Amino acid sequence: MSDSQATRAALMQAGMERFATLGFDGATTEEIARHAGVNKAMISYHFGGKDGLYRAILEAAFGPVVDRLEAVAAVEAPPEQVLGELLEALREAQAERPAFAAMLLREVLSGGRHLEAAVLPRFLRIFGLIRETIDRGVRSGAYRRVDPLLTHLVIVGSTLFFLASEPLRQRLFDDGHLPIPKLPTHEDFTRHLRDLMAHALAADTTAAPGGRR
Amino acid sequence: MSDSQATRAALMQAGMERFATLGFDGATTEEIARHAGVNKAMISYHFGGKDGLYRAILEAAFGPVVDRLEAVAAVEAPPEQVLGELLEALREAQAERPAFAAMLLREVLSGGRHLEAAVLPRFLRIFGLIRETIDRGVRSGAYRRVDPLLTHLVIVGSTLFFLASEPLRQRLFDDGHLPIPKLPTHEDFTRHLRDLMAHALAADTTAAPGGRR
DNA sequence: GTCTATAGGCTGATAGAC
DNA sequence: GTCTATCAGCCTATAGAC
Repeated sequence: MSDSQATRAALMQAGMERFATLGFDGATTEEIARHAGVNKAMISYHFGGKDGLYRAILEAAFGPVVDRLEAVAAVEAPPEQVLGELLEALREAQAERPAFAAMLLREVLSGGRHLEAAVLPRFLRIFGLIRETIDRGVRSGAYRRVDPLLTHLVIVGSTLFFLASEPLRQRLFDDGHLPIPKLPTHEDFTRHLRDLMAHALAADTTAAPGGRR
Repeated sequence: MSDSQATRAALMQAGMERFATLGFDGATTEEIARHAGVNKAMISYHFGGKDGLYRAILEAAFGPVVDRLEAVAAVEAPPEQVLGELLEALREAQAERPAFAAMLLREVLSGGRHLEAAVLPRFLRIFGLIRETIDRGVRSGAYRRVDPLLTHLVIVGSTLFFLASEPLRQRLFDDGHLPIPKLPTHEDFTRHLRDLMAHALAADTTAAPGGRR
């Protein structure tokens, strides 16, 4: 790797961590450069400024994840299995980039202000693919008749929340505020969510109140 | 109401909206004052500065909600009913203050940096009360044996995500990115989540894989 | 209590040397 | 490509008039 690429990579990695923790406005270029071990003028040189760095990070973080999810969803398989693999892909994305979920959540919170119209559709695939998988399961009869939009919001919302709340959970755990012997891992959560959803979505014969559509 | 109290109230309301949308660092005192229709020097006069305003808003927003949740949880009733009423209280909190969920989520994302040690335990009750209700349901046999911590994270995490993602959902809906005739309301979501959880937690006779503790 | 004017600090960006 | 030095703009806070 050339020095130039190493500089770019260091800035993106440091920027991702700072942006996730402090938000776009809270993170400073000086701090990002210091964490990256390079001069802060390099941000303008390589990315055209703080905004450019942020956008480059978003693209690098979300692009590969969307590709992977897209590939998983394209496989012909039962919806339960596809859904499980989609969640697994999200878990892997977080394992590779610990700032993934926090940045995604911050973008959602800000109403997608940093996302250009050209990037938005691609960004939305992360949510859309999960929604479509639920929808497929409902239409095929594998799941009971639930609202796919609301159901996918529960799945993806709780997953992002779990992943992004890890720093706080760690702090609470260290301070003894949590009455548990050890913190749950990402894998624990994903397994638990799959278990809950298997029960929640199981097509049953009893007449349930049902969704609203 | 005196003029002084009116000024304080206007600043807190405007500040809550701006802090929720832009975050603490993204919102400026000038902008908050302008939205409130008062002079920005009033922020220092009434709250001792931007930080003081933020803390006052957090206290005013979360305090009453915690009290209400505490009262709901204190009632002797079946866990399913208590859980439903807790979710209902969260929905009402959001209806009264549209910035509630976003501010709470931003605090979680930042690892609780703005929360002093004295405020933290109270803040945590929002999560703790839901966790304890699940726990009670599991121990009484009303729910099947699931991990209360992981389960409550699904419930409270997806609820906060739904509430806080409404601005983005509205934007997507307006731009035609969502394939639905109308946006789901908070009530739609809460009803849906209760339905999902009723199925997910129902004590059943079949031998399920079960949780991990 | 409220407003105007301004001070002071910090931040992002860049010119220019190497 | 990288670094140093510096600048201009913005933001918070506040002194002082009313």
